[in-house]
Amino acid sequence: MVSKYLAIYNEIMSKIENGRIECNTKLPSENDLMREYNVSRDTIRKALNLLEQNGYIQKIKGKGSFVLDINKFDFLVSGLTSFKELSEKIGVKSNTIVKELELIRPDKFLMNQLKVSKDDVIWKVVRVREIGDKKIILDKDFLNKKFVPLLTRDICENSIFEYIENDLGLKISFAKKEITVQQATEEDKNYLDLENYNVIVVVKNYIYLDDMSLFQYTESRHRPDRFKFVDFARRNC
Amino acid sequence: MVSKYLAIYNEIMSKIENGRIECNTKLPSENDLMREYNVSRDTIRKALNLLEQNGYIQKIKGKGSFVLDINKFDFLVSGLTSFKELSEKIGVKSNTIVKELELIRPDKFLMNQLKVSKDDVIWKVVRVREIGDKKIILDKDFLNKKFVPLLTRDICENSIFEYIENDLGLKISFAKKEITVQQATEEDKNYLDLENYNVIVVVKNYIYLDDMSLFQYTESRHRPDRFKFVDFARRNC
DNA sequence: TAGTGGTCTAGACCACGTG
DNA sequence: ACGTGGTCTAGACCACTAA
Repeated sequence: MVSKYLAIYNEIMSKIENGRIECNTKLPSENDLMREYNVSRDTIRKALNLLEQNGYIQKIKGKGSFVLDINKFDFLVSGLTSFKELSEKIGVKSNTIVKELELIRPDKFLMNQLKVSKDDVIWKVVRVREIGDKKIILDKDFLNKKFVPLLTRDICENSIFEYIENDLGLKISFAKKEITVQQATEEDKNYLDLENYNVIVVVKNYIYLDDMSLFQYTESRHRPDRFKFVDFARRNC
Repeated sequence: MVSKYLAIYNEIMSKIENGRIECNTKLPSENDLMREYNVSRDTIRKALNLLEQNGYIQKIKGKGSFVLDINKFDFLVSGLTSFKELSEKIGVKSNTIVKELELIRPDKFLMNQLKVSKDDVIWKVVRVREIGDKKIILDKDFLNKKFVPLLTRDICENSIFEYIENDLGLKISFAKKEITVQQATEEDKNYLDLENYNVIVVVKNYIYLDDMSLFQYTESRHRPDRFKFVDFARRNC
């Protein structure tokens, strides 16, 4: 069961994304929307607040809610979108090659990153992402077997994310992301079409479940010229 | 006048930051907090939602609200924090050198970025940021004179941000940030201590006011080994 | 003055987790 | 059975914008 305010959020959001509500126009007032959807004002406000947080609209006191045009062409790499969701959204031909898929014991680095002990068993997945025939991204995922008992080549070629959320029913709630630039390693050079670049953009992802348990650590290594991170931020309070 | 929920948010937030509320402990329940602060449940919930959005707590249905330890040591470069706020927060000795400060007419690139016409007048500010005696960051700011009539060397050495918010009373509401990696230019090499790096991390910032007008475009060019971007993201809905 | 969004309240019912 | 957070309602007052 989807809540009312989420349903309203999704409806307005897709109208904005499809252009059925034009940019820089004014949304109906909260009172109008109340009547339109037959809900209370609070429910409308929850939906509008979500739209505002995610950069779709800007509310101005005394005036109304206005549609922004920021999300239009820039795909936001921010948030928790997966590679599959992303490449589908921007409609670019892409391909995933699974290089490694195995169960390992964590070394010191991993014990620290994943906060596990040496007796835990960890899935290690190494994948190369091809975008337009070039090997651009090297993804290294580490998942605690406690949460994900089984992983197959098929799942990894499709989307680990989808498998976890849909099939396993685990709820991902938040992530911490860290972006740095490092010297390219031999592994990077072997697996990717790095051309003459000797540095690589490293995106570290720490992914947490609903119950606050850290269950996945991911390192995404991007060829620098093909990397772009877009973020939408609101000034706090 | 600060709203009640913001006051409560700030109080709990600073308790968490100071460690007066320990990590991984449970906050009082919403009902307890209602009584503690003598407000309605909705007001408490607004405060807690803000804390959750900003990564301070995680709410779990049926259990309670738990304090996260993510913000502890990582300074978040995400959001809209300015260089001055940031360097004060992490307590590193830093210095700003103003290289250029002048009024210009926009060229094609700027007209596009700032969405202004060729008759507008634009402040151009170029600053070098020293961190621990090394020139690490090159900041190029472009501000529409329509919004900021006067800029001085003093203001630029201190914080343009503070001046705009405190002295001019303009309200910054949101920003779009874009991170890419580019070849270092001659200007980068001249102004910065780049050592042997020939690439540079470029952070483009589009800053908007309360009324949705784009009033500042900023390019922050970082030496790659000293760049780190940390982001906290919640899975949408 | 009328309309807008921002805040706050009091009360209701639900779904989830624990004992 | 109980306490927790999640949703929804109806009504109130305020501050801001516009005509």
